[in-house]
Amino acid sequence: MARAGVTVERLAEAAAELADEVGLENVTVSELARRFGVRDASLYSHIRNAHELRVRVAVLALAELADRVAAALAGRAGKDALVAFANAYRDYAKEHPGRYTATQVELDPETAEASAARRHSDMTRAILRGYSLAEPDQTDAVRLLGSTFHGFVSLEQAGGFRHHPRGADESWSRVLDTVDVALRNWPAHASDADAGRAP
Amino acid sequence: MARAGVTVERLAEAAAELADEVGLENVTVSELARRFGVRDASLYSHIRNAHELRVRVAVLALAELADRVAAALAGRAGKDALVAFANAYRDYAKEHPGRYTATQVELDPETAEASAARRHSDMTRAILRGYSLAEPDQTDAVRLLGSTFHGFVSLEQAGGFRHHPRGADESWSRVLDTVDVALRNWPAHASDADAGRAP
DNA sequence: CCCTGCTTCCTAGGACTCCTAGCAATATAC
DNA sequence: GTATATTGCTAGGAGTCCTAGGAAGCAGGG
Repeated sequence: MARAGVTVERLAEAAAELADEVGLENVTVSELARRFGVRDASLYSHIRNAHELRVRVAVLALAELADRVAAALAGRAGKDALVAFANAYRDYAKEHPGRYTATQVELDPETAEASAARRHSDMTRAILRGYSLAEPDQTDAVRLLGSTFHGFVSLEQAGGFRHHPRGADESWSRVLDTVDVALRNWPAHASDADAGRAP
Repeated sequence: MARAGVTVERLAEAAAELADEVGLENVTVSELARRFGVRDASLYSHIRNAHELRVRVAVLALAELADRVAAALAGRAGKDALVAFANAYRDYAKEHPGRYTATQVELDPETAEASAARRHSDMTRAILRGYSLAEPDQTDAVRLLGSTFHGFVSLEQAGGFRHHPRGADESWSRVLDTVDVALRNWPAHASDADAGRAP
C-alpha cells in the first residue's frame, strides 16, 4: 500500500484550507486525517497535538499575509500606501477567513520570533514614514492602525455591519480617509488636541 | 434527594463565570454540570445544545456591558463622553475576558433584536451628537469607533502589545485623543480630506 | 391527604474527538 | 540487499455532546 505522504507542510496547508472552509475552531485532527486518507493517530508522528495545528496555520497565514502586504506596498507612499496596506489586510481576511482568524492566536515567544510578526510591524512603521511621527507617537500610531483595521475586519467578519443599509465598503473607505487625516493631525498633547481644527 | 435547582438564568451566569476563567471556547456542558452537581444530560432540559450556552453568555454580556456604558455616559458629553465610553468597554473586557469574547458571537436575527445590541449602537450614536455628524457620516463614525475600540481591546487581550516597552495604557489614551481629533476633523470628502490640516 | 401532571434529573448508550503505546510496513542510506 | 529511520497501523482510554426513555420531586385540585 502506497503511503499518503504526509508532511508538516502539507498538513499546515490542508489545515489552513480547512480553516477557511469551516472556521479555525473546527479544524480537527480527525477531519485532517480523513482528508489524507489516514488514521488520526498517524498524524501524531508529524504534530504534537491539535493546538500545534492551529499554531502552524497561524504562522503560515502570518507569512502569506506579510507577502501580500509587501507586494501591495511596493512603490507606494503616503495615503496611497496606507490604503494599499489596509486593503491587503481586508482582502486577505475576506478570501481566507479561517487563516485570518488564526492570525490572532497567541504564539509563544520563540514561535513569534520565528514568524512573520516582525515583518508586519516593520511594514506598518514603514507606512508611517509618510507621516513623520517620532517615538513614542509612532508606536501609538502603529497600534492605532492595527486596532482600527483589525477591528473593522473582525466586526465585518462577525456580521456586525450586515443589518444596516450603509454598505461596508463605503464605511471602509471613509474610515481610511479619517485615519489618514488623523495621522496627519496627530495630536501633540491631549491638552492642545484641537490645534489643527478648522474654524 | 434535593434538586440542584438549575435554571437557564443560573446556567447562563455560571457559564459566563466559567468563560471568564477558562475562555469562552472552553465553556463546556460537562464542566457546567459538574459545577451544579448534576449529570450533563440533565442540562439538556434547560438548553438545547452547547451553542445555546455561548449565545446566552453573549446576551448576558451584551446587557451587562450596555448597563455599564450607560452609567459611564450619564452626565457627560463631548470628548468626556467618548473617553468614558471607551474605558467602559476596555475595563469590562479586562474584568470579564470571556464575556467580552462572547460579545462577538454571531446572533441570529431574533436573538439579536431581543438583545442589548440596539442599545449599544444607540449609545454610540449618542456620543457622536457631540461632534455633529449627519448621515451617512454618522454610521461611518459609529463603525470607526466600534472598530478602533474593539480592535485595540482585542489585540491587547491577545497579547499583541505585551512585547514592547511602550505601555498599553499610554497608547490607549493617545488613541482616544486621536479619535477625538479625527471626529472633529471628519473629512467631508476624500478629495478635500486635508481641509482642516494645520499649516 | 392523595392523586394528577409537570418539571427536573437520572441511567444507558452512541458518536465523535484527542491522544498514547506499541507494532508493522515501507522508504532511504549504505 | 540489508540496516535504520520514518510513516502508518491497531487498540484503547478519556472526555465531550447529545438522544431516548424512565424515575423522582414538586405543584395544584379534589
